[in-house]
Amino acid sequence: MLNFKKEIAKQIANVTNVNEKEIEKYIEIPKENTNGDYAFPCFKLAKELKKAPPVIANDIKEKIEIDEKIISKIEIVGGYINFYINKETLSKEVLKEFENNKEYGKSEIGKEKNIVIDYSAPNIAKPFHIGHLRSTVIGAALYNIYKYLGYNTIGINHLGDYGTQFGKLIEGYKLWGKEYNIENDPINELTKIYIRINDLCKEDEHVLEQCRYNFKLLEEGDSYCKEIWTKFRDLSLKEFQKVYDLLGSKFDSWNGEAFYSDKMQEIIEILNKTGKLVESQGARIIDLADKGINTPCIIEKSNGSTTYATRDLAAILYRARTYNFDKALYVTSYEQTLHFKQVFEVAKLLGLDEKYTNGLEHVPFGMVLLPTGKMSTREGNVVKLEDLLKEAIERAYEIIEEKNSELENKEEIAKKVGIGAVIFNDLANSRIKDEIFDWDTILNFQGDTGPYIQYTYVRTRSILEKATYISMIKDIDIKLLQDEYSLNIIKIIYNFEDTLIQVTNKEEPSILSRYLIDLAKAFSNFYNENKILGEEENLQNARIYITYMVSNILKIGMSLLGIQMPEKM
RNA sequence: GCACCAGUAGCUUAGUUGGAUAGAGUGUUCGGCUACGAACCGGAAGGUCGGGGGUUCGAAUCCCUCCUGGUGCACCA
Repeated sequence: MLNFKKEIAKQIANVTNVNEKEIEKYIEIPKENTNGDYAFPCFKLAKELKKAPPVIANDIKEKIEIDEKIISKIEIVGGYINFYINKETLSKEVLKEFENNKEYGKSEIGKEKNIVIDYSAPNIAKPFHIGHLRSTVIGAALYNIYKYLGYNTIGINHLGDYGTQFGKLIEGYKLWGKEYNIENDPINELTKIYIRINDLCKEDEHVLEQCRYNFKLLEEGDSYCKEIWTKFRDLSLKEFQKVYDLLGSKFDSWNGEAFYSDKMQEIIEILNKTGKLVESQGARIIDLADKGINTPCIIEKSNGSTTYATRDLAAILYRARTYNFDKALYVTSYEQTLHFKQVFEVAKLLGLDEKYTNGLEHVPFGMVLLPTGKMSTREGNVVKLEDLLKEAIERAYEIIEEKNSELENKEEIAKKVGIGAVIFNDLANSRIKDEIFDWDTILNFQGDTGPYIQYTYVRTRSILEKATYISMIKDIDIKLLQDEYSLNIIKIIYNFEDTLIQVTNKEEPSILSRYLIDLAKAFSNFYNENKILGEEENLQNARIYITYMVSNILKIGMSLLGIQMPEKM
């Protein structure tokens, strides 16, 4: 598609002898469209050219030779040059691109690049609660968007299926296993054991030591420990799958921490050879003080067992070899920022190509807090994700009953709307912000929400169904799409691919969420101000086409966020 | 104590690389369904961008400092 910004930059570069790329960086999109579509602030050139900004602006305007088909008007306001793009050209470009490309915005810019995304990663034998939702949906959205841009994307569910917590569970199970009906309600019962053993550990240091020892036995392949571990893991995965089915989550790999149990020896050997692995207080550590990190990274505990960090290092080595990644993203809460700083620093000692160590990136997100504070499995105050999703579906169902009780497949639609609301809510704000959990906020279906976008989509579908046809663009009179509302939509559609690229530049799916809200809002305005069906034929054809484009892009965009669209609601 | 993150309207928040009059949603309030779905649309009120300094032609954005909240800081993950 024609890139207006680049065209303008090229022209300005020609008449100022300033680098085109630099000019392009300065060009901005004015907030008010009364100031044009693109603006170039001349202040930055003032020093270099030793002239007042308005003088520079005038010079550029005089000298510039730009095709009227691209820029229809140039105005000078203060030190700004405001460019008004040719709207007919814009409309033509967008419609043409749309007609040629069924999957609008899809690209190949990521061709032959491999992206590993590590996300979701719930802990075995612990409830899958609302705190795990963010990693799951942010990771999935990034996965989908990278893939749409042509990257080869690998989604990994790095299950928390190893570590001292298992030593604790094994100890608890040994002590009181018979008192609990684990087969029946595995996670809840195991959680009870986990809470109880934790309390005991706090009271009695010897019990904690025994738990750590159990984990060591597990690592060494003790058959009793391994048998219990396998059992707990299988039961947990079955439970998790219920939530993944509701959310529609899929992963390319389920290799959790335990998968790396036989791959850590190599890490320790490599680190040994660097001479940086030193003993301290009985454990073996890498000191990172010279890297500005005051906490050392523990590679091996004093009893000889490994840590989370060792397993992450083994995972880096394995993923570099297996997937040859250009980028490896870790979608976890910001509580783990220090951990990844340490691990990424130690990873530089593994002798890997810089391509890999430079590609490591932590994508942190804010925490989900209850009004009373932090959730804690140990304290037993968590909201389970399955409960939230079920409640969302139920509320959506009630609203459908109230507004549209004749609808077919009400359960299926309630599922799409309810879950769509929950996912969208989590993807709508900057990921770094904390979120205070509130049923009414998450399950609100009005305003800037998932259901608002779904509702807008349903209206487009309804119109298209009634229209029964869509014209070819050669039969559409572009001049009929030059009103404020149509142009607003076309401008937003023009920016779709750019929006997706911004998402990947910042690892920030909320940019797409907000884009879709803008598009839905623009369509609602258009819809409210214009009659679409029953207009004079040419006008109707043109407006149906706008509706058709909006309909498609809303659906594509939402599916990239991992949200399904109902055709009716 | 040290480090990192956050602080924008009553509430939830957007704001590109420093750029023109700081945008939304929600709540409050007023209005709009015999044109295609009112889970919608329009209007009003609501702001010392945490405080103070600085850099700059220009600061919500960059620097310094203070305040508030959160998170992390050796054998949890």
